[in-house]
Amino acid sequence: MASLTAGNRRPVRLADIAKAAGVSHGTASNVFSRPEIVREEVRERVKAAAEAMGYGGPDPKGRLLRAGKVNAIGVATAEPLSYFFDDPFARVMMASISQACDATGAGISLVSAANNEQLAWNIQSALVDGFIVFCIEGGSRLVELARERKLPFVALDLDSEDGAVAAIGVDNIAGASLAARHLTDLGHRRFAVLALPFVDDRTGLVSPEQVRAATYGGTRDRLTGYLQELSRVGVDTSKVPVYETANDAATTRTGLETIFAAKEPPTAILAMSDRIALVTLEWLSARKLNVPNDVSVVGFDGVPEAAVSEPPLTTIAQPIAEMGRLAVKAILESDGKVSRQQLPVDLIVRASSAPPRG
Amino acid sequence: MASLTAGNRRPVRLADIAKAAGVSHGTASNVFSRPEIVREEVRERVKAAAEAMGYGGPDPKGRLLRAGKVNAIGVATAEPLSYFFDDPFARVMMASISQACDATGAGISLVSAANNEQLAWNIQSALVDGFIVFCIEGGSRLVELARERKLPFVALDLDSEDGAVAAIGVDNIAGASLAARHLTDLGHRRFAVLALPFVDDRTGLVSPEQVRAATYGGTRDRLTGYLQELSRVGVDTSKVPVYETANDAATTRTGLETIFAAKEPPTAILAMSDRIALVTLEWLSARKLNVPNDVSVVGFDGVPEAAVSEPPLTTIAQPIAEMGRLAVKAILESDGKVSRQQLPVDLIVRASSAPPRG
DNA sequence: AGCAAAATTTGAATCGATCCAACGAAAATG
DNA sequence: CATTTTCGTTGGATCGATTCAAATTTTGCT
Repeated sequence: MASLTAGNRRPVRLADIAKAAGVSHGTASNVFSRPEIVREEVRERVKAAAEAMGYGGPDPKGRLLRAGKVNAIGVATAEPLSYFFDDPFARVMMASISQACDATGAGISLVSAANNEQLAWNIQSALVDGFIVFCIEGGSRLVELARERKLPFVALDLDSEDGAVAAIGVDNIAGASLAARHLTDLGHRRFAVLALPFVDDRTGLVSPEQVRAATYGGTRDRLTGYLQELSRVGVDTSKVPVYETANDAATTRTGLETIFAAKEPPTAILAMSDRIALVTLEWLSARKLNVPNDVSVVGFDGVPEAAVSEPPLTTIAQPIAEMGRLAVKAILESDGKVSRQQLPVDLIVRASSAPPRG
Repeated sequence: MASLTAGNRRPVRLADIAKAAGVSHGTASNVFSRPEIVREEVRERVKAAAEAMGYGGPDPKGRLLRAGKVNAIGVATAEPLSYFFDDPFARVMMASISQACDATGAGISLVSAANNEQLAWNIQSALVDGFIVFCIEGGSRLVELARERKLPFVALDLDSEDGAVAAIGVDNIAGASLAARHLTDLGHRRFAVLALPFVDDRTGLVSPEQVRAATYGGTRDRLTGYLQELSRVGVDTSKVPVYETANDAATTRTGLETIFAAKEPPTAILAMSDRIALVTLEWLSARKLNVPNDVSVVGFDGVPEAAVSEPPLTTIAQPIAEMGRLAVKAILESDGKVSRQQLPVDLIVRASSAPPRG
């Protein structure tokens, strides 16, 4: 009881217990992986030896090399690891990825890193059968890294033009258009856009040229969808402020300050993510601006929090569960060919949007 | 451009490109792991060969065996994988574990499984340097499984008497006592307890004998803390209903139905988790019972949601971030000795508790 | 040129298992 | 009793890399 065998190291291998039990390593291996084919008497002897020597079962490290398959999929992002548990969209997506993995018995490895170098190393050394890549900031670099591993991988939400990478995303143009249409139908004509990043590490009002040079096609597409619809009803889109946030609370608030500093503040805000929209609701409420009477807000994503916010958020719902399922399927049943799928989105009307005053 | 090499399989190994480049595999290995020690001309030649043959870099599977360390920690639970992203407590804990891992560059593998057999296999074959075990339902079995791997591991929130397992938890008795004390100080004398599971797969009112036979010591300790304080002020604890939930919405609601069916319903509810407490707030509000005027509610855990509920929840905050950090540290710096740490908790008074009516 | 020191490269050994063809012994069959 | 089957066991080959002592080539110096 006082001194257990598990002192500090565990140099006890299968071969050791085979020797101790007086059998070949082949037989010892069988005792663990196919017990039914070894004679009971031998089996018990080997197991006893294993027990006595403090053997923890065949080391997966060894088994892995032979087996080839890890039976785990890697989920990668260029954000810190805690992004998976903090960000509402990521959480819902992860929950649906989890379900798909549970169903097939696959495990999940979280791969990420703050700095570039570490990220590269982590991706290169991840023990996985494939990657699902979250394309937020730094998405392109991440995709490049993942691609270099030559493992199956899909990018989530990537609207790159690069046809050589498999991707699962939504129809951003149609979705954004739907959001804008909802507001124009209500009668709004004064808008502001709170955008996701167009490129890395920049925030602030963006110009059309900057939009054209966007790294993130998804962001650009959403903007295209918004502006398409706005110009359809005659809004001068060159006057619509487009503020690029980092999809976090701080930059969103700065954006709102900027937008509402104008002489003619908008009556409707198009937010490219629910996260941005929810921060906006808070900010407006703190400013004593009533939503939806003073300002209407429409989000994008359809995270659960949007249903219980104050007021509940009108938003464009992505089929997150479906996307997760498809992504896992794409990895596990990878046939080597890249496929790009675009899923439809839904407008969910809640209480954060109404006709403008007057 | 049309036909890339990466057809379907990747039988291209380091040895292949070594041969192609006309160097030994030792040198080829160096090109990737210690490029600075190989002559530039050779380095370029090998890299070119790798590129030409579609080599994705040294396979971690091979490297792993030699290196010994995986550089990842496994987080295990007997719940489905999505538990990590759904449960508020788990999420906060995971966020703090993530941060600790990020800081040290370690990865995270999520290990879980719905059924028993699959769980055992997943734990046995997890490629990790150690486990952090979430002890909710099925905790004891899980701990047993993890222990068999003979890897460093810590149990979170486990109050087993088994001194041979490392555990990080809070002082449940003191915390519960604090919660009850807060309510008795306010003048409450009629209580009900909504408990976490005492054993697996059972819900309903529990008797003292059932409490004594609890599998989950943590649940029992919290109850002990509650009752200690209640009897101190003269409450007949044998009359206090203790309803065992499964820590989910459905069983909590059933518990509430049961509790409020009594002729003298409680004026204060002691909930053993914030999740239970939050569901309780909703249920009471749907029943038109005002919190805190008609009923006071005190939770346990201190998840972020508790701060923004309606009304904000009075609760016992666990130092979740600290626990996560300690758990990761225990795994990564494991010295083979098991340590059991008990952290202090804090009472956070918010708007869900007030003196009883009259 | 000659020789020691420094810089590179080599190839065998190792990490910890699984797989499988071949083999020996026991059981079934003629 | 000889011959086939069946069953269990053996040990070498393999998975894909890294490591390191020894061998080889280069460089530096007189």
